[in-house]
Amino acid sequence: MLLTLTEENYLKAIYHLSEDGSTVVSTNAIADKIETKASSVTDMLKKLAEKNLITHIKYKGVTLTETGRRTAINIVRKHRLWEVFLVEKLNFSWDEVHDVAEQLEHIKSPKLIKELDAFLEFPTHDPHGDPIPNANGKIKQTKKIILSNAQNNINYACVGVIDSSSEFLKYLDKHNISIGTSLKVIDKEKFDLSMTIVIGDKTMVMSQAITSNIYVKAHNGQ
Amino acid sequence: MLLTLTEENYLKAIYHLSEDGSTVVSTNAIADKIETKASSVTDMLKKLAEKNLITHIKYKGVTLTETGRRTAINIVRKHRLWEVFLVEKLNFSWDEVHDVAEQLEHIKSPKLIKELDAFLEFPTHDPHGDPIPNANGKIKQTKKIILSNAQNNINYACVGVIDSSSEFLKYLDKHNISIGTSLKVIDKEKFDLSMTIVIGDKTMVMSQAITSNIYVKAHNGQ
DNA sequence: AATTAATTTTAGACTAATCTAAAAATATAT
DNA sequence: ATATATTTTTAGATTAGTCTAAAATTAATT
Repeated sequence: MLLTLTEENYLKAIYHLSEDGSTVVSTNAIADKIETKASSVTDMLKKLAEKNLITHIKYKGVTLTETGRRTAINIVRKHRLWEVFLVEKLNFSWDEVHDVAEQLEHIKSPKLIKELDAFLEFPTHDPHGDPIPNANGKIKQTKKIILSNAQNNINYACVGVIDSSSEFLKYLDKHNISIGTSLKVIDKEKFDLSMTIVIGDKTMVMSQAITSNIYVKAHNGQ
Repeated sequence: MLLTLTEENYLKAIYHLSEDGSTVVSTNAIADKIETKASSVTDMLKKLAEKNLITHIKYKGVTLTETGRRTAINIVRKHRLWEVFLVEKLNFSWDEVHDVAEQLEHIKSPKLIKELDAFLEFPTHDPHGDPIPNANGKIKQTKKIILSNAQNNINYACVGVIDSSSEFLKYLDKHNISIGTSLKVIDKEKFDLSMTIVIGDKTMVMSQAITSNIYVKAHNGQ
């Protein structure tokens, strides 16, 4: 089925708001995400329900159908593959990629994505540490945890922070830690709960004050 | 100035119909190219003239303004860079690239194109042998000539054929010659006008019956 | 439970891009 | 040079997506 750019953006928004694709999403939540008015959303929901991409119960909310979810995941897949391309091949930094990937995700060509995936050597995660759905729409969902609860010897990607004070962000910047940074815990000190962490080719020790303010996600790839 | 996808396509069509950007283009010619109706074209011409991208004299035709020409050339630049990317990095064949490049050319990100250009090592020609305008809109216009009139020791790209019988196309296919193929004449026999030609790492002799049916364009790059 | 507040939907209008059919201008042919 | 044909423009309608304002429904509060 051929969808317009706008329809694709609605599906993606609904998907992200429910993540698993089954939770009920409200009209206002979509309006906020898309940055449009609730009345516009209602109109579009009619169209998407008509095409069997969503189930819409008046005044109650929306869920994706199986087709809708598949379609949304495919857009997410394309978005994340393009992000990898931009960062790994075209020297974009992780905070510059989003707007461009937002455009590129709507390009229609199955061959393009198949070949891009191969060209990038089948990446499993995007530069922000989010998993890339495979060609069949399967997605390894790993939920974010706090670094202080992380296990030893597993690869994690930094996906966010709790404390967003400029002092803390400066600390992260100083040690070259940003969204997407890969890290591995190799030891946790029982006495003060400080952790020994490997980032790239560097090893450092972080106090519990630090590790309890960083969100990470497990990831296998790279 | 931010243009819609449709406006960009009209500018590109007008550019291609005039090539140098100065020849007057008719409403019907544009309608044919865009595959739309003449009345739709007239409407759009008003919009583009309003924005100072074209000069439109009623019932007389259209030319690009300097701004319009610059804009059109930038789209052509993006189109051709993407074509190189698709062929060189993603294993597309020259006849598969057009539809995808047609979509990719509208992605808006100056950094993307700057970095893509560098990633591809500043190509000068696309896979069809057409020149890629540089970042300032300068374009090396080389007009196509018949291979039999080509000079020795200059790089050419095959850009078309005169005889399009299936026998002739089979001959080209057999010898791996297609649109975009690079070749160089190293000798021309005075007696029968046959030419010795280098294609990739192979050297072959072509009779005048062949060389007088192939269009080529000089190109420096690659 | 009744009133108030918030959310969602409907109704009607707007813009961009397109179309058909008819009118206006230009080009061609006798 | 006048009639005919072709090209181009105008007028009015249509679709996708959006908006504001008002009505309908659901949720929250006293």
